[in-house]
Amino acid sequence: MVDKSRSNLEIDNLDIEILSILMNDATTAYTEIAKELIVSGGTIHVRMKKMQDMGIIKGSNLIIDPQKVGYDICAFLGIFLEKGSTYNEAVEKLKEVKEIVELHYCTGAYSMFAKVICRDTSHLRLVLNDHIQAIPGIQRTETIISLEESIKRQITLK
Amino acid sequence: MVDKSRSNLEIDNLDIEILSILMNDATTAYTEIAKELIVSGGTIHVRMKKMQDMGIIKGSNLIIDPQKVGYDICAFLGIFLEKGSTYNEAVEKLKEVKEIVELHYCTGAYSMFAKVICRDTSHLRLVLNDHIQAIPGIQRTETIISLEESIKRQITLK
DNA sequence: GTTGAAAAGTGCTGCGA
DNA sequence: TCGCAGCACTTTTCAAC
Repeated sequence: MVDKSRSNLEIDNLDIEILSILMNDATTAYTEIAKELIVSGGTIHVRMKKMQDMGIIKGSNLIIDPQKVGYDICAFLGIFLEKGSTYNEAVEKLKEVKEIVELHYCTGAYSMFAKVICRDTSHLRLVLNDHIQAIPGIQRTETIISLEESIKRQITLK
Repeated sequence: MVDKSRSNLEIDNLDIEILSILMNDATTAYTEIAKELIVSGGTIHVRMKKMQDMGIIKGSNLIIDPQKVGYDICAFLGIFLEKGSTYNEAVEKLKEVKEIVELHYCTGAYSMFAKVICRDTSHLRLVLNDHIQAIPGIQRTETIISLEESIKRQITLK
């Protein structure tokens, strides 16, 4: 063993196996995972608790089909901030726009980059005009509409 | 009652409440949801089964912190396809690139738009040069690197 | 750190209203 | 269609290895 202290700070192959299973289906029973990986249910429990305490696991969520609940439009917004305007202020205002599901501060042409989910085109127009472009410091936005989501998955750990 | 037949085809406020709770934490016990919404546990079960059968619920997943498992770089790629090259062929090849977690066919300057998660900058360079730009039909790509993910959440249903 | 079993809690299935 | 109660299963804990 090169460094004994690593055991509590880093994750091993068993942890990776557990995460890989649960990342695809968070409802998989611990007993089932235990059977598959040939360890006891208690071990899965201990490992999960460790990873939760470490902050590796941030929670779980139900995946729903947005189109089936009336959200047909997925769009990306390139946001240009005015010179001198503060990023933090704009972020706080953007957090209040519920249609924004992701926001990134980024390199390249755009100051910020957002992913938005809307009911239809008129809902998108409302969000853009009334909610986003009304925020002080936001100069203009560029809209990229997704016509089809071909891939939607998690990272592969192993 | 306006239209009795809707009950099996559409979702009501109770369904929305259930989804809202589980979208934030997929491991919430049915009994706990039942207590909160003041209905029986069996009702939650029936509603969940209905929504699963309808395809509204596509599954669940564990949310992990990519940075804590060694994935430090999140980037967006604008992909330009060559004239006449088929979209479907490129998608099939891109599906094999495990670092791509989202792929959209979209309007605007780019033909396609991808979100990639990599370990570090050299990993990103490898993915770009060896895996993505090597795919026939892909002309060039533009990379936007996320320096900070300020918002990451699900859509609000209610 | 892991195991196996016991205790507590949850999910599922009929029956009744 | 909904709610209640019983059974099976799962989670969680703990002593022992």
